This record gives sequence, C-alpha cells and structure tokens, in this order.
Amino acid sequence: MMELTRKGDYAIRGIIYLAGQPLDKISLLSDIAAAVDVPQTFLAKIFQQFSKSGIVRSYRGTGGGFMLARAPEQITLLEVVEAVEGPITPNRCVVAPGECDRDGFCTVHPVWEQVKRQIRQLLSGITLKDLANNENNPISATSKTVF
Amino acid sequence: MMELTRKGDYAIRGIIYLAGQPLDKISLLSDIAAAVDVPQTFLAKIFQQFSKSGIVRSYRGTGGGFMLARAPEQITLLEVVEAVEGPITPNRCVVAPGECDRDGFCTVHPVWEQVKRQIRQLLSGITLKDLANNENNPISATSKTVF
DNA sequence: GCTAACCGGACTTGACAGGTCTTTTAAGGA
DNA sequence: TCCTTAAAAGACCTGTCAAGTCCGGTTAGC
Repeated sequence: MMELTRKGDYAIRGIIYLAGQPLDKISLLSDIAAAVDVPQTFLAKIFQQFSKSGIVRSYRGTGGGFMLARAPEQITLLEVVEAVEGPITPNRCVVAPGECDRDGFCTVHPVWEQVKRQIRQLLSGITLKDLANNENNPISATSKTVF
Repeated sequence: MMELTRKGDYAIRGIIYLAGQPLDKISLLSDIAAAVDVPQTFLAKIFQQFSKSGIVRSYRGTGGGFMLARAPEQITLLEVVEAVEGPITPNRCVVAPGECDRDGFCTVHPVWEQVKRQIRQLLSGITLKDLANNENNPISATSKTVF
C-alpha cells in the first residue's frame, strides 16, 4: 500500500537530473529521458505538469527544452511529488475537512492527519540540492545529514 | 497519492466495531456490515484475510461469526492495515533490498526508507483499544494520548 | 438433513496508470 | 515571408487492478 506511482518515480529521476545540470542550461527532453532511463513520451507528460506547477520552465521550438525554474536548494521533494501525484492523502477522509461523513466520530481520522503531517514534513525538508550529484558516496552523505 | 484503498478503510471500520463489542461475543458479519455501512459481500472478503492473518477468529455454521483473536490493546493499527493492504512500501524500491537496480546510487532511496519507518512506527503505536468506543469525545481524547 | 453462517474462487465493471499519436509553437534559412 | 524542422503541448488509446458481485462448497447446530 501507500505506493508512489511510476509517474512519481520517473518525475523524481528526471528532475534530479536537471538539478545536476548547469543552472542556465536548457536540457533536451530526449537527453533527460535517455539519462534516467524513462520512456521519453511518458516523461514529456510529466514535465508538462512540472511546467504548469512552475517547477521547471519550458522553451518550445528549435533550441527549446527544459530547465529548473528555481535553484535546486529552493525546490523540495514534497513539491516535486505533489506536482505529479497530487496532494498527499493517506485516506480520502483527510483530503479536506467535511469530505468524510464519518469525520465527526471517526477515531482513526486524527491518525491519518498525523501520517500526512509527518510525510509532508519529512519530504519538505529535502531539496533537490540534497539529492543531486553528491559525487562522493551519495547515500551515506545524504543519510548523515537527513537522518 | 499514497492513498489507503477502500478495502483498508472498510477493514479498519469493521475491526473497530469488533473491538467495541464484548470480548467473548461472536458477531455476525451481517451485523458488522450494517453497523459500519460497508457492503456485506465485500466485508466478507476482508474478514477472511483477517482470519488468515490471525487477527480475528471465525466460526462457521449456525451461531457462527467473528470475534477478535486477541485483546484490543494487543492489536495494532499497523497489523490491521498490513493484513489487508500488504506491507507499507512508499516506493517499489524499498520493498526489499536489491529490488531496485538503481539502489546503489539512488539518492532518494534512504528517503523512502525513512518514510516507511515513520509510518510504521506511528501506526504500530496505536491499538484497537485506542480507537474503539471512546465515548466521551473520542477525537480529542485520542489526540491527547497519541500526539 | 435442513438451515444458518462463513469459505473461496470466478466473474464484472469502472477508473486510472501507463503509454502513444497528433497538433501547435518557435527558430532559422531560402 | 514562407517552408522546414525541432521541440513541447495536448488529445487519445489501452491494459491492469481496485472494488464489488455471484454462486457453489463446507462446516456446525438443531
């Protein structure tokens, strides 16, 4: 349960690649797709969503492509995930107040609220800078700072 | 994203009802289904899974039905959820070591591990006793103890 | 052996993840 | 200023799986 979809996975791979490129470089979709091993056509749709949510800027026509709209340290993993997967909602109950008619008496309700809070807090504390190009032993480096 | 399925939702409702009944009482599936407003045929499937995982005991034939296999304070929400939804895995990567071929260099990997740990820890700290029949203002009562 | 109740597999349906195809936009050269 | 080509945007398709339904089978009491 609680699985990220493949779309979300691909999205993260793709944007981490962008975060590892020079900031002012416009990257081709085809390059990104090849580098992170994702079907280009599918990645295209994902980056359209990124573009709409303002995480990346897109340029059409010859010489076009994508680049980050902000610096990597100003884009959180939470933003990235929610841009393509929608808001984090462990249960339908907690998408919005009043959504669930059992709201008033359901004792599990606050549990899901808490789960939601914890995940959002964790993901919002991680930026693309943390995730990109940690050349020297990325995992342990990341692990040390984050956990 | 990260949504509990309806099955999981129903499962929790159903077992909380059981936890609110006298411990030695055998409840009819039809009663449970009516009480928590879930299609009986579907709830039947769910309770079969509960029965297999040893969370509830089932009795067939006339006078049969279901009751908790253990005391409510000894059954955690984590158990209940994982019994019907399977293990909590925010990403395919983290279901098991070696599952993901990007494992070795994927910097996001430890993040999902952490998400998984946090959710499991939170859910395992909540028992059916916490969730059942808090007559006097259930939510705030639960909120105070848990959060 | 009749009836109450759960067991368990097969089937149906609708939504959505996952992927493809067509249209629009922009740049650059004849 | 057209035409061609590169590239993203958007419409479209399709297979899978959640969410139920149905029905014969099995077990237990009367």
